[in-house]
Amino acid sequence: MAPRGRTNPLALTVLVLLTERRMHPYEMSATLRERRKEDSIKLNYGSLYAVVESLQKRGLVEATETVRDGKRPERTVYAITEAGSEEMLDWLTDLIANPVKEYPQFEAALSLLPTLPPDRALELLETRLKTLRETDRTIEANFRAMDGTMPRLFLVEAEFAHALLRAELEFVDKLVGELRRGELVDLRLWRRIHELRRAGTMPEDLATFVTEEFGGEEVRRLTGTNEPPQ
Amino acid sequence: MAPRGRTNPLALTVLVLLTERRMHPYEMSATLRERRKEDSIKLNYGSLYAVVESLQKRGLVEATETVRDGKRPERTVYAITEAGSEEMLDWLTDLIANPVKEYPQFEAALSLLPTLPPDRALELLETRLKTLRETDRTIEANFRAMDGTMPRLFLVEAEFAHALLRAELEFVDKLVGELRRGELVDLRLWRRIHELRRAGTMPEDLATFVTEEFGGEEVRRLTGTNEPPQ
DNA sequence: ACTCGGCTACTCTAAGTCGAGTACTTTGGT
DNA sequence: ACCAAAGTACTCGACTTAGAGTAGCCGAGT
Repeated sequence: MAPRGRTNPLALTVLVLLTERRMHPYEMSATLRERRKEDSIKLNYGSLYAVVESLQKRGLVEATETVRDGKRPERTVYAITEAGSEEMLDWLTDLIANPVKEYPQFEAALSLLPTLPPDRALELLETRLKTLRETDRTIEANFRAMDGTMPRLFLVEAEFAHALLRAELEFVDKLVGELRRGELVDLRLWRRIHELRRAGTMPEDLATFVTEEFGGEEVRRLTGTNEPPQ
Repeated sequence: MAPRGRTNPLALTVLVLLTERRMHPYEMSATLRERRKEDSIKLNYGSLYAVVESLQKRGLVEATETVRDGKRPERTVYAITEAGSEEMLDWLTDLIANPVKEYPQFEAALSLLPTLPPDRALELLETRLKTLRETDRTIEANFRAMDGTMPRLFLVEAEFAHALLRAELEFVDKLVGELRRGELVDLRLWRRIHELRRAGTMPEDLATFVTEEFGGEEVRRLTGTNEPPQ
């Protein structure tokens, strides 16, 4: 379904901006800054110019004029094409209607969490929790300050980001609580693995110990203590 | 703080894997598949080999031997270095302790939502909601099926992903509800903009109309109906 | 009158990323 | 004994991206 080249949402943003009026790239970036969209759409100059060029190659935008002002660099003004309008609608439709799997860094980090000793992990999660709470307060203050001055229609994305933040905050809070009270079912397993590792146990032997003490094929397969294949 | 080259979490994953035992790249990918980590860590071959090479250049891993088995391609076995172990701990620590701002595609899409007419937007959001509900059911079924067979310690990242999904689901559900019942404060504004646009009003004139009817500097600045600078 | 920082408007390069392609091998069925 | 399908272990090239660099311009202070 998705044509190749629907990687960077910045390209979609460019198409949307050009739907309003013709612009040169730097003007696009200024407009996005002005509208506070840099919080929800990642923008940097390198990408912007590359993305516009690639849209041009694909015939979705076209250069209409280049203006030179004194000895400043040229500004190339772009306009959207018919094909560009179609692609814009199609892409935006797809992004709204169909969830895509993404890979937040923290999710990756959590999947590597057993690598750290449990006490260290708890410490770090507590630090994160503190930062998350601060950010939450800041965001809520911002919302209150904005209230009334800007139609909610243009704040939907910020409300979404806030909802995700709250979810993360509550998740980490719960996890920290469980760890602190020793409720996480496998705290014993976790501690044991690190004790053995600190004592210099080799991976293969670790596998044996852990399997004996806790049983279960799954534990062996998932602690990275399985023998190398072959 | 963060050394350049802490972009792809796959590199961190490689370091973690090599902490357990030496491996060749393909074996890393097989191990990650076996442990179901491909759901939380984006993996593809091209990146994997590139990432290992870059770690080698930075002195964080080293090639220990290359084995040839019949006429198959060579396998180069890598081991982690002292510097690699340090970098691994430091990086993982940083990822857990410090939240980083990320840019989900849906957040970008939401910030462009006013581009679509409100009825169309509602339709698309309803489609998304349906898909999200299905995914939610599937995930919950998976958790029930897994229950007991795998220590919760190794499912934390999946629980996190699930928490984020629920948050998105509830957000979209609420948004859909508000739109359906016409409660979103600015529905009138939203409809008016698209009415005028359909009628062929030019951006500059649109600005005038909208400002007259709804007032407020903010509306003008944010609907993309401001005059081009200069 | 001068200069200093900040804005405008890009440009360049090194690095990273993706996904298809390749070329062998093993396994399982008939 | 033979074939197809799945698995192993990479390789390649085209495309993206990040972020620093640059060069002129403009206004505010000293």
